[in-house]
This record gives sequence, C-alpha cells and structure tokens, in this order.
Amino acid sequence: MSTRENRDNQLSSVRNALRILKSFSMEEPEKRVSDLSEALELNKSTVSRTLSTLASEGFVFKNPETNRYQLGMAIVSLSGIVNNNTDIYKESLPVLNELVRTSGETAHISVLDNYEVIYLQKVECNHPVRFLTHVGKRNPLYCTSAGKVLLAYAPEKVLETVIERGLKKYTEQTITDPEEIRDHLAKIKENGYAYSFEELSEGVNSIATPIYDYTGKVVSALSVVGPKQRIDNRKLKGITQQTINASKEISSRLGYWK
Amino acid sequence: MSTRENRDNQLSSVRNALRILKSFSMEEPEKRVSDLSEALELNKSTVSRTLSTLASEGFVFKNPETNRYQLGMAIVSLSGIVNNNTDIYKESLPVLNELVRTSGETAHISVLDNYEVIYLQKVECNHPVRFLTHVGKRNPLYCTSAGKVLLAYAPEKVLETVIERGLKKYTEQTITDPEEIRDHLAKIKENGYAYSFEELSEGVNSIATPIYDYTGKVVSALSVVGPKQRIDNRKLKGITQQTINASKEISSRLGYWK
DNA sequence: TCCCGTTGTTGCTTTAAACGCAACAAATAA
DNA sequence: TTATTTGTTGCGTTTAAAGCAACAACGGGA
Repeated sequence: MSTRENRDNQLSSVRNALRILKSFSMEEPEKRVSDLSEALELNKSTVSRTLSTLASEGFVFKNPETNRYQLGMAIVSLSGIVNNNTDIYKESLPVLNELVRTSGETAHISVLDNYEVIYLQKVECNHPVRFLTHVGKRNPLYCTSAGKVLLAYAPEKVLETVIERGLKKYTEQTITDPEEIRDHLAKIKENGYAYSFEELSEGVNSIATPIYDYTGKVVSALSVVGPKQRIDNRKLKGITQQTINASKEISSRLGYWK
Repeated sequence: MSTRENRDNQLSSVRNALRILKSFSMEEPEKRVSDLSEALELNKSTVSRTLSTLASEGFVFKNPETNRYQLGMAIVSLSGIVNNNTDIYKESLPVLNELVRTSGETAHISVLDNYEVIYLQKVECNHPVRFLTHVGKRNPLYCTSAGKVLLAYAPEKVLETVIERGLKKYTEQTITDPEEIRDHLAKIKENGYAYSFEELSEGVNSIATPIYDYTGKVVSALSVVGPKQRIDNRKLKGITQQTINASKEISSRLGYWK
C-alpha cells in the first residue's frame, strides 16, 4: 500500500493540480474548466491557471477542436518509467501471453495501492467481450479475486481499513459481513488461490493467485477474468491450475525459490 | 504537437511539482530530496513538501527500504485513461503483433509531442537485443525514422523550431544541415516511408511509415527497429513493404479511406 | 558497535505568489 | 442574428509557499 499520510503541511495549489489530473476518467476523458471548477469546488480562474500550468508541462492537452482539456503525453512518458521499474511488469508478459493462450481468457497482473486493486498489465483473449477492465483501472479489494488475494496476504491493518471504509454490496454475491470476509480470506491463504463469482459484476467470474518476490512477500496478483458462461464448474479446476502454475513461474522469475 | 505556451501567468509551486515528476527517468527511477533540490535548484524544504503532497495523492511513492522516492501508481491509472482514449492505441495492437511476426523485428507506434517523438506502444520481437526503446521514451524528430515521418507531415513551423533548437550530431550519419533535412523530408513525403540508418545510434536501423486518421491527417508513425545486421539491404525492401501495408491497415481501421 | 556527516522534515517568519473578483473575449446555443 | 454560457486575464488582497534553521533520523565508515 502507498503512503497517504501528512494530510497537513501540504501545498494546496499542487493538490489542486493533482486532483484535477485525477478527475479525468475513462468515461469522461475530456473536461472543461467549468466542469472542474464545479466538481472540485475551485474558482474558475484557479482551474484555468492550473490547467495552463499542467498544459505547459504536457500533463494535459487542450483539444483545439473541442476546446476541452484531456490528459497529455507527459503521463505516458512517466508511466513508461514506472512500468520498466516494476519487475513484475517485465517478467510477467510472456507468462501472461501463454496463460491467455491456454486458458482462453483475459489475464491481468495487479497490485495493491491505496486500499484498492489496480491493474498493471492486461493481456486480452480473442473473445469479443471486452473492456471490463483496463490497465490503470481500480477496483475494490474485497469483491474481486485479485483484490482478495492481495488483501489476504496484506497486513491485518489493511483489512481493518477496508472494513472501516465500508463494504458496499455490488451484487447479490458481494460479501459485506466483516466476519465472513475474515474467514473467507483465511481460506484463500490456505488454498493459495481466490475466486470471485459475480461478487463485483453480474455474470463475471474470476480466479486469482498470489505472486511472490525474492523476499517471499506477495507483491502482486495474477488473475483470469471471464463471463460465467465460460468460467464455469467444468473449466474451473483446469484454469485454476493453469493460473497457479503461471503465478509460480512469474514468482520464480522474480527470484522466489520454493 | 502540444501546447507549451503561456510561460508566464503560471503557478510556480505546481510547476515545481511537475518538474519533480519529470525528473524521474528510466536511468534514475529513484530520487532523494537532496538530489532533486540540487538538480532543480529548489530549496530542500520546498522539495520535501512538494514530494509529500505528491505522495499523498499517489503520484510518487516513498520506498520504505531505500527512503527514496519513485513514481507512483496514480501515474499508471492516468496513463490507462490516455491510452484508452487514443484510438491509435486500441486499433494498432493486433496489426503490430502481425508485423512483428512477419518482419521478425520490434515495432512501435509513436506520435509527435513537444517537438519530440514519443513511443506510445511497442511490440518486441524474440531476439534478445532489447531496451533500445520503451513506451514513453522520447527521441529527436530529425534522426529517427518515426520522427522524420512525423516531421515530414507536420506543419512547416515545427521543422523551423526543430532546426532553431539545433541539430545535434549523434552519429556520423546524423543529418545536421538544415537544407539537407528539408530535402530529405520532402523525399520521405514523396516515397511515403522513411529510413534511419544509424542516424541516432550506431548499429541501429529503422523504417517508418505514416498513419492517417479519418480526417486524412498523419497522426502517428509506425516503425520497425533493429540492428543493422538484421535490417540490411537484403531484407530492407521486404520489411518496408510489410510496414507500409501494416500502416495502411491501421489507417483504415482509424477510418482513413484511400 | 559507535560516531560523524549527510539527509529529511518541521516550526516560524517573511515575502511572494495564489486566490477571488470582475471585466472582457470567445465560443456555443437559441 | 442575439443571448448566454464559458475561458482567460489584470489587479488587489490575503493566504500560503519559500527560505532559514534546528532537530531528528539515517547511513557510511572506522
């Protein structure tokens, strides 16, 4: 999990800028000054000047056709640096490709960040069902298979915080009882893999396993996601085993011996 | 090219924060407060407080082992949004894969940003020669094949600026004469493809072709890069044709009809 | 292991810079 | 076209960022 301390003693104009950047989303990739001004409760002029600064450094880009702002290429430059310095990123791609080939489903690598699961890498299968997830997407920890794996191996304190923040019921299957989650995570640690059967989205199942680094710490999760029609009882065992094998392969590439 | 105007009328603390983010690189992915303070000529306390703010929003991450700062996951989240809203990104992957399979060399998609070429996407070949480029990497426009393609089809003003900024001689083959570059780019536009024979790095050749969007504008370049031993006279014509075909395929997927 | 040099953070004061207001310009809608 | 909403900029006020310095916390070396 990342450091989110020191809420005080911070630079408010920088915070404004970062909040502006974060307010862009897959659904709303283009924003206007007024939108941001209203949403973030900042003065129009503050937003305008902040965007101007962000634009001058390439973090946002003013679309000359729509006159709206969108995220800029500086973001891409920086993400390339993050990726290349995340060992998991480098080592996992060939293994992911192979897993997608054998399982026939989309696979992801994800890590825990700020009490959420964030997808670092994705290899899509050929089936036309798409865009459930994307690189950079964040999801809750307690109702995705990858999130549950990460949560199961994370310090107890993380689970406490997740529970404190509330367990929202996304579907009929979402576990919202703190005690039930605790038992569930204990079992995941026992088994070495996690399932999510429609716990976040109706009709979507997934399987996840932990990835260890050379220190023996769980640093990320490998997950296979697909519609429940394809990830069904008949195929479950096979895909689970393939996922376990793949995560063992990635772990060993990261220097984990066991 | 992106907007880099309004050097005045900007928020200096935001600029500091963005400069700090940009100072991370592939070679130096971890930075200390003092490093940044010295490099950017900012007071230690300013850097410390800025980093603290960046950390609280997840843009940097304080490595608890080394006590150094590195780029954070918020960057990855945002880059996912940029990618998914760049049409080229979505449409090019399968074509790139096929091109890498047939040509046997690494292929990239790149765009022009701030008078540089930036690589948006990369599919690596199986050969063990690696890490010449990476997603997010920036290179000069005038001595890479992708850069020259983008430059050839960009407004004249861009070339003017590039020349004004100076044409650094990276190798014996780098073109540093403004008149020569003009003629060279004119020929590229005539041919519809560009070569770079060791113009940026000794021993590295590349081939690039333009990608058009539905408005008929060149929005990006497709390039194939490899060591000169493999991209030699014998193979050049074949790979050039494959690259042309692939870029036509991507262009048509973007709605370009011709 | 201990020590010393270097580094990171924080309180406080000064000063500079960010904010809000308002007016103008520009774009969009009617 | 006009009317209305939206984006930018100048200016004065006020807040907040920068700099200094002290302290704490590492880290390297003996």
